[in-house]
Amino acid sequence: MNENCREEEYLELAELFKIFGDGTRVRILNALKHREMCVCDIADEVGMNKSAVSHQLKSLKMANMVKSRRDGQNIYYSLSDTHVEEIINIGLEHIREDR
Amino acid sequence: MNENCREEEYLELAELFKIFGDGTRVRILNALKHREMCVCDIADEVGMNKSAVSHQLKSLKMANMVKSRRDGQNIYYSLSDTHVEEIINIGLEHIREDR
DNA sequence: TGAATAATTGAACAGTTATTCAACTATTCA
DNA sequence: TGAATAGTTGAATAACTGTTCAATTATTCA
Repeated sequence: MNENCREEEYLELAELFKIFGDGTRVRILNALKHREMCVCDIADEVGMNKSAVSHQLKSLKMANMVKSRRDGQNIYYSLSDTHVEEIINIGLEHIREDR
Repeated sequence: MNENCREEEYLELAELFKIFGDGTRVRILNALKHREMCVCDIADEVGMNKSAVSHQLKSLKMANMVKSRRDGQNIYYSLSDTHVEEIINIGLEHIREDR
């Protein structure tokens, strides 16, 4: 897994990382590491209104990073695969090392 | 390495990933995977002028992702640690899996 | 010294993006 | 049915970001 990107993958890769490049989204993803959560709970945890969170969840879903299921009035979000956690954890290693 | 972020780390983490969230920067990092390169060569490889590349290298350096050494008129850049490659490679796995 | 090459810098512009607000849809339950 | 709760949507705004251009610094070498 040490090869170069194919030419058309650069932009895709950048699009992927762009998603992680926002404090609100990182906090949402981090909150979802341990349990699925509905929009209200996420909004409480990250301290933003439901609309802002919903917009960001839409980005995260289009990027295949979260999945959702409806249960009555609530829509529960969770991480869609393990890469999301891996990427965040390696990022944490990187910034913690530079101290 | 499965813990949550400490509160003040969210923004740092987002700042880190923001760096990867640009096609030009990803291409630069990818080019540097295999060898150190001077600004001119990088500019040729990514098809941009030296100024644009220099601006991006500055961001990459401030984010501790590349290091540089001068040799005469040339300044050679290389990756500063292995996390950079790891992050890119996991990103590639993620996007290749979704096909 | 002075011309040539390599790289950096700062300002300006255009394009992108996150948040807010108000309006809307969907579901529950009395 | 209708009120209440949960979530989404689109438009508008403000802030941010990448690239270009022109000017500048640093180094080499004749």
